[in-house]
Order: sequence, then C-alpha cells, then structure tokens
Amino acid sequence: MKISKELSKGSTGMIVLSVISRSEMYGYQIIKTVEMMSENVFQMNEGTLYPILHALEKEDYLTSRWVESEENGRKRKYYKITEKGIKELASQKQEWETYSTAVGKVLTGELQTI
Amino acid sequence: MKISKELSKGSTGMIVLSVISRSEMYGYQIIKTVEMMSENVFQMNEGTLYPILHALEKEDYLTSRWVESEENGRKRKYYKITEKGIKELASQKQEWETYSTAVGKVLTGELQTI
DNA sequence: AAAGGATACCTTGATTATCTATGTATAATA
DNA sequence: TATTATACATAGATAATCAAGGTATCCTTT
Repeated sequence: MKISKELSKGSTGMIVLSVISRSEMYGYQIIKTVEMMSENVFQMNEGTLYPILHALEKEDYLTSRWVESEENGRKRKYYKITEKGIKELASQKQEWETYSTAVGKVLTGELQTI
Repeated sequence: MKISKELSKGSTGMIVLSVISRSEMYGYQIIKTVEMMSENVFQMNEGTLYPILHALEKEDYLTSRWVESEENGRKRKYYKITEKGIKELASQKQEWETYSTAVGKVLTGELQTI
C-alpha cells in the first residue's frame, strides 16, 4: 500500500474481498481496481496481494480458475467470492466500522479524560 | 488492542499522541483513558504501550518526568507532548483521514470496476 | 494477618502483515 | 531492439503488536 507506515495493515484482506465481491477478477486487475477506487491511496504491490489471495482461497473465502484471455493468449487466474467469503466480508466490514468509529472518538476527544 | 486481528496496527502511536495532546498523562492512565474513550474497543496492553512511549520520546514527540503521587507514594512517569509531537499528530490525523476515506470508497464501491 | 486484585513500571521472544527484491514469461509500444 | 505493461509467483527482511514474564506498592476482602 502507498499510504505510509503501517496504517493499512489488517484491512488489505477486507479490501480484496470487497472488490472481488462485486465481480470475478484476476490478480492484476484487483490491484488496478483498488488503485482506481481509492484514487491512488492504495497502491498494493504484488508481493502483498498474491499471498493474500492464496490465504483467502485456503480459507475457502474465494475460489479460483485459470482463464485464457481472448484478446491475447495470456493466462489469468480469476478469483470468485464464496458464500463463506460473503459472510466473512460482512463480518470484517462490521469490525472496520467499529474500529474506525472508535479511532474517531479518541481523535476528536468526545469524552473527558479521567 | 482488543479489536481482533491486525486492524489497529499503525494507528496506536497516533492514538497515544492524541490522548496525551489533551493533557499530561502517565502510562497506566493512557491505557485506561483510551479504553474509556473508545468504549472498550481499544484495550491496549502494556507490552504495546511502553515501547511506543519510549519510541515517541526518542523521536522528541514527547518528554517525560517522574512524579511522586500525593495520595499514595507511588511513582508515575508523566508524558507531555512537544511542539514537534503536535505537528506529527496533525500529520498523522491527516493521513488517517485519507486512509479511512479511501477504505470507505472501496467498501461502498463508489466507482465502477474496470 | 494473609491473600488477591488493582496499580505502575518494564523487557524479551514470538507472531504476523506487509514490503522489497527477485524470478519467469508474454504482449504491446517506442 | 529495448522498454514498459501485463501476469503470475516466492523468499527474506522489516516492523507492529501480543503474550508472557518480571518487580514493586497499595488497597480491599477474608
């Protein structure tokens, strides 16, 4: 990810699940899609993405299949979300909501200090 | 932090700077304050906090002093934010804003896929 | 008086997410 | 012909956090 430091750790799997949940995609396309949707805030690199895809598949959140491109003969590995993945995504979104709301509360100092 | 997984990685330093920016505090108090302000979402453990405090001090974002408590004789190490720390906090808040907004965009799918 | 829990500091070693670098290969462009 | 973009992948390094352990004092309950 481009966003400096370690801020995005932990959310990358959710981001990947999220974009795949809208349409079957291959790895390189995921990178470009996330880049575009985040307006270049997230610039995932391949060394990050591929291990995540493999892990998500191992957990049965995704399935994959090889597809030969029609324009060029290039092979692409398409990933599709599973039912289990859809549930996991919903759970992770909920957790993200809880987390980001909590950060907001601390940053804005809604409550008083002890 | 209590929030499961690794979601909060990278934001802990900012959280600490943020609570200290409102008043001088000692370590244990920081943990309790963050717990309260986040409504128990963040349950920082000591093994996380103390190394962070030392690192922030080393970077001159904080200064510390030992204070003997008046109620009981217990010694506490109070941390105070510096000018440099205030600037750093502002920068990290800005980054958090960019990051969380980007996550929101990807999750809600504001734009279309390629 | 003893025991346990809360307070208060700290460090070490393990875990894990991500990055950097590297590798392979093809297609399109300059 | 050389470079860039596409497309997959892995290995080793880095770094944030956690789990566990250590020391010590104070307060409350038994």
